[in-house]
Formats: sequence, C-alpha cells, structure tokens
Amino acid sequence: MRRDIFQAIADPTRRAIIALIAIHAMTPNAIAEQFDISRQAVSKHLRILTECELVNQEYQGREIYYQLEIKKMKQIDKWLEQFRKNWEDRFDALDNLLTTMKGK
Amino acid sequence: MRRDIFQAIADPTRRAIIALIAIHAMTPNAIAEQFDISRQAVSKHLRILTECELVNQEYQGREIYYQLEIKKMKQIDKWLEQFRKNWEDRFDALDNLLTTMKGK
DNA sequence: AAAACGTGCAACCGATTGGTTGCAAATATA
DNA sequence: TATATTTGCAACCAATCGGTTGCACGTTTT
Repeated sequence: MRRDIFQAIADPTRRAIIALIAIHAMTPNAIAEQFDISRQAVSKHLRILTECELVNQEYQGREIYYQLEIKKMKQIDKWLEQFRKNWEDRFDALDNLLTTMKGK
Repeated sequence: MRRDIFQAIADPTRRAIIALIAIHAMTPNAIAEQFDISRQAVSKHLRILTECELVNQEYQGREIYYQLEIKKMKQIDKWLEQFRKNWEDRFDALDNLLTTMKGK
C-alpha cells in the first residue's frame, strides 16, 4: 500500500473532510452527514487519513472524534519548497522583505 | 476523468518527473532514461501532466521538450493556505513579523 | 435486561490506475 | 530513397480505488 500524504489528498472528498476537521474535531457520523456517501465510505476515508497520520482520534464513550493533524500538512509544504523560489507570490515578497531588512 | 493537479502529484514517479523538468526542459526519451519504466509509460505520465496544464511542450524537429509550468504549482500552495495559519513555521514567523510591523 | 446508537471491518463491484507491447506517423540521417 | 530515431496512441492486464451492503462489537439509553 502506497498510502502517503500525496495520495491522501488526491481524492476531492478526502480534501473536503480534511478541510472540515481542520476547524474542529468531528465524529464519522457528523462528517458523513456533510456528504452524499455512506457513513462507511467516510470511515474508509478516515482510515486512509489515519494510516498516513493525518488525523487524531479521540475516543469519547462510543463516539470517536477525528481531528486534523495539521503539522502533517507541512510535509506537502516542504515538497513545494523546491519550486517556491521560482514563482513570485506573497512568500517571495516576504522573503525579499526579510532579505532587505537583513541587509540594512 | 478527474485529472486535477492533486491527482497529478499523487504518483511518486510523476512527482519525480516534475522535479526533473522543473530544472530544465527534457525530452520523453531523456526522462525515461532516469526511470525503470518504459518510454511509453513516461509518455502516459506526461500526457496526464499536460492535461492538467502542469507542463509546456516545445517542439524542436522530431523532439519534444517538456518543461514544468511552475506557476501551476501555486494551485497547491493556494489550497494549503487555509491550513497554514495553524502551523508554526517560517511562514508564520514572517506573518507575525509583518503584523508587528503593520502595528507600529 | 433489552433496545438503540456509533463505529469499524469484510466482502463485493465497477471504474480507474500504472504498467506493458505493438504499431503508425513524422523527422532526421545514410 | 531507404533506414533509423523520436514520439504518441491503442489495446491489453493485474492491482488499486471509491463506493456499496451486511454484520459484529462496544456503549448508551430506556
């Protein structure tokens, strides 16, 4: 099983789930209500997210609250790093600013 | 066919190709030499990358030079934006710095 | 104690993926 | 002109994906 973070975010439903639980922890049932797929399908997505350590599970009685392990997202950012120097955007702008400040 | 940028970077071979042609344009043959898969398999990857406009094609005689359309990578960065405020790293540090500067 | 609820897992299914081989077309070279 | 090179495309294949339904198990509620 490949199951790395890039494969995890490849599916649009999974990205939507990620965005949902980034705000606050949610149970599988609550998540499933937001989509047109079965609770079990959501469960499978959560399993994949769990396998690449993108989510926390917090057991609370018979409910399980899933929350995004937001630090894991940095991994994507890290990969992007190698290309970032080649596009001009707010980060470049900030980099330039810092460089300028250092120079002074 | 889904074929968005997230699906494009889901495959590790494709990520390697992206990293390769980010440096300088390459022909399919030259790219294929770097991997243990057939030239046709590389060609299929390039087709996918082309379909989501991640690469440029420059025809030169019978050769075709493929280069990364680096600006398209910003799309990933843009998606990451919504999570970035929640992790502490150099970008947060820069954000805080900017906020501080604005405040003064 | 019985019933209802929240969850994960297994089995199944059609579509997609990433690879292969073979071939045709265009360009370059002998 | 004949031959070699570079490429894309089609057909095929096994494996994986994203969904489904059914079920078992633990926790709550009645």
